[in-house]
Amino acid sequence: MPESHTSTHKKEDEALDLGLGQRVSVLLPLPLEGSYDYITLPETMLQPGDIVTVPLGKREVLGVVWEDDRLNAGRDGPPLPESRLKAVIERLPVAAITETARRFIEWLAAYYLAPPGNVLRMALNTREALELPRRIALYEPVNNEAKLEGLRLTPARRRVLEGLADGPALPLADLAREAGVSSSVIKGLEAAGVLRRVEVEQRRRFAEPDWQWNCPELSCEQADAAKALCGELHQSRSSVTLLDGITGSGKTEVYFEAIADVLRKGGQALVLLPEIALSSQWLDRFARRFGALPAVWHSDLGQKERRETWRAISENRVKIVVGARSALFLPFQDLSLIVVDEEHDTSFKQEEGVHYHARDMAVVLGRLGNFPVVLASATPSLETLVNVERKGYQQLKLTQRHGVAELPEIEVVDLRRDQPLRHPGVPGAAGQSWLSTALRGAISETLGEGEQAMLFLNRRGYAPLTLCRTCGHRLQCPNCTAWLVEHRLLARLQCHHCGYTIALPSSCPECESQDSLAACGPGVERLAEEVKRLYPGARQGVMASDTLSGPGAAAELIAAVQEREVDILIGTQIAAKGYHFPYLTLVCVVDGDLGLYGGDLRAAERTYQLLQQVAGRAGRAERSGRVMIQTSEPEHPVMEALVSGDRDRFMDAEADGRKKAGLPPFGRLAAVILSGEDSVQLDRLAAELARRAPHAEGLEVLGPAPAPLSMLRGRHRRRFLMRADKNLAIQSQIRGWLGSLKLTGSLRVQVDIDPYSFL
DNA sequence: GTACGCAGGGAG
DNA sequence: TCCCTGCGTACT
Repeated sequence: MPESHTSTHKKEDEALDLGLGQRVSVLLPLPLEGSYDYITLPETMLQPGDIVTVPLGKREVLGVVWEDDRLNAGRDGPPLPESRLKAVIERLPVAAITETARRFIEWLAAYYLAPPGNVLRMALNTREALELPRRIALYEPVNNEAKLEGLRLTPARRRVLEGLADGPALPLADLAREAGVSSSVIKGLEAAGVLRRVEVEQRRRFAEPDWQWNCPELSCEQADAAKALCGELHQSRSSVTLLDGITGSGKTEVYFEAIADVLRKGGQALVLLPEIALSSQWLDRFARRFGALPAVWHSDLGQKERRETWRAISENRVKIVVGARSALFLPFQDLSLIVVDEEHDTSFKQEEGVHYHARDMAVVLGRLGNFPVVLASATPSLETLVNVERKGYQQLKLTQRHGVAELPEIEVVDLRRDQPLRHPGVPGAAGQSWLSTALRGAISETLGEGEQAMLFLNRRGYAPLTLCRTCGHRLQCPNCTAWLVEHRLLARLQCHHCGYTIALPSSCPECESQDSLAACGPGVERLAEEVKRLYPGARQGVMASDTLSGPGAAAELIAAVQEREVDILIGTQIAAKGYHFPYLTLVCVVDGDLGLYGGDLRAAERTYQLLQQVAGRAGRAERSGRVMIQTSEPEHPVMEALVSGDRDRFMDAEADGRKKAGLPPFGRLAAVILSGEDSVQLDRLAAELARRAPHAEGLEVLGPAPAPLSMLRGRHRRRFLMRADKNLAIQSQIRGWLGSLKLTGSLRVQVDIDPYSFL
């Protein structure tokens, strides 16, 4: 046994004799590879999961007590002797991080090659929630007949006592306002011994959803699916169920029954939604079913709401949470179900900081916590469909639309034959058109019937490119490899990657010719302009993330469409998501080819999902819908699948293509992105890494290549793309490759396991 | 993440 | 010579 080891033991004994407490591992929310060791305070017993504050250098930081030796695989030396350890400052008065959550953090960190501390930071980023809840003073009556009898009961005093008669205790200001008296009247009553001041913890009461509130009438198909989901819950073991139902088939009502079951049994459930800020319709449905709103969690929640929600969840006072991907890291005590709605949505992939896919991590969390996970979608991802076969996901199909509504008919408009005609008598760019004769006809018809039409174009702003007709100069972002997008409403040019913006110039910045800049291509704003020209009497609404100033504005526009105050809705993909517009009978996809190309392995799948989703907006309630897609390639498999409605055949063909290429989900991908301010240094690093790239059977390393966005936010970028066979541990290859790398200056290396973005 | 020490450069 | 800024490192 090495000498150092024996002496460590001796010290430990001494420490115990002196009552100094024991060594504990603490994981800190910092980008460190392992945990740090501390000494507990005398007579303090700490358990793994306890949230503590500890000294770090001159600072005091948060940390979580961890099991020994679970995180120290990367540590180089032996553990420090007790004499060099600092003492834990205090244990915070909150529930401990559960064992499931601890294993989840480790799992996620190992899979995505992130320091465990960075993952922990996502779970602890609500510092204020960890302190003792604030206390507030309330006033309540004292039951003391003697004191009451001796009291001179003025009208003001009487009003105060009546105000408190059978209600709850109230804060000073509220009580004074309610009784219409000044605060000194209340103080006087307190001095007289008739009122008492009590201090209580300020806790927001969260409404309690009631599983029996409004039980829906389910179709046979829905009832069967709901029963199957509840069956999974009763097993209390992990499972994954794909709830695969066409648009309008009532998937939400089905998984609501699983939530009802969780409520009945007293557990907690989480629903993950993409674009949570815009889901007011979802919340309405939830409230109608359960008589109360769930707790909501997303990144732009206010301080106070964050604190109260986090704390209520950790105390198991909140049962149902609906949230964006970050809700996976909330301190659930008794999580027994996760539903991932719109599971195919790529916004579940976090692309900043720790990269992770919330749908995949929901499945992992379910496995670690032994509870079922439900993935719901009308257009499931290929990953999930393949997992039905390969990993035994249960598949529940809903094939009938709820009520009487028929599925809309989807047709394709061949832009090679029906090119949009210029507006007669309008010269130059203003006369350009984006709507074919077929579309114009259908829109007129729909408006004539008094119904609504939606024009879908997945492009914000007025025009995606501005160029000079004199010298050919294209207006580009100085920080990114990207065109500046014109936003005519704001009279500005804007970069959609870094937020750079300038006023729309009147002359070309290159050759200085006046009035020579021309807008190229359409965005929703430009489309709105054409709609105004073609249908001057129609009321239009534009729905894009930047035309809506916030969730409130979105809800307002949605309400206006529902109330038939809008005839033509022009929208980007946020208009495609799950909204229910009963009078919308025509959906026009202005550019069906947008998104089909550009080196993304999921381009076809994604376009199919998006267009199918948009199509689902047409014709609900009693009206049948019509969907028209403008495309230059009607024979493309995506278009054929949309027209024929044969999703399975399309996905099978997609699967075939990916299988042949060894791409996900049949192989693994990882992107390694190098970035830096100095392109020479960056290329040197790229060359160095290329030389040291790992070689293995079933592994390919492509690159380095300039990233498609070869400059982003002022930083140059180079990419490697690794492809590996399914059974190869790509993580350990990357660790071996980049593990010993020392970076200097502004150089950064970012690893993206299972990338969804290839920019 | 953040506090601190060290190196380099400009003003006094 | 002093001080400010910027980067690199250590933090148990």
